[in-house]
Amino acid sequence: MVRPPLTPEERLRGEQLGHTLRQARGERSIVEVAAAAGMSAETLRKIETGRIATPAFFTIAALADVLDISLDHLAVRSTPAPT
Amino acid sequence: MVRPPLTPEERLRGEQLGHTLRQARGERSIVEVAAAAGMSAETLRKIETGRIATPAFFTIAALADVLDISLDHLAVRSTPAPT
DNA sequence: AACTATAACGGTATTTGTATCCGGGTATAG
DNA sequence: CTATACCCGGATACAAATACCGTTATAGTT
Repeated sequence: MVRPPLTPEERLRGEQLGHTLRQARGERSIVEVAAAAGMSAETLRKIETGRIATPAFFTIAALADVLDISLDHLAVRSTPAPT
Repeated sequence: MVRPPLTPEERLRGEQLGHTLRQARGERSIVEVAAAAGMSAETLRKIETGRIATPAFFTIAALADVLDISLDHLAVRSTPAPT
């Protein structure tokens, strides 16, 4: 095994994360928030829709900063089910 | 340009993150902590040494949980310099 | 002194995934 | 009919995460 593909659980976790981020964005546009976080609008949209299931730590950190939410809060809100 | 290579600043940021994680690990072994966080020891070592500069969000979240440190704290400690 | 075990480092190779750009599609508002 | 905002899918350079190899250093044992 070199690098195992993402499990369905990991996909779900990514969707949860995206959903929380989308809620935090509120009325602001994707373009505006993405620019403020220093990333492309395409990337933010894919994160919000869960198509990027395991985004980089600093990418999420920049978003959390712009959206004024806690990273720990994000992590908890994204945990799908206890093992 | 499709995906720009990591900048020297991003590399430095990764080294800072790794350094903080290493300090938080303390006396515990890499193998023990990696197992507890659900990742391979190789990956944890590369994160700690900065060779993986932009690790995944959930990877760091799992480590922070095992090491009992805050993600927000980690993010702040890894921010190199204000633009 | 020789041997054994644990811990960490460095490099290579591999598969999978991120982050980006591009073009097109839909819907709503002015 | 122009503008804004969102979503989808393809294409692509670059990186994460894993495994395997050897190397070094320290500590404990025989």
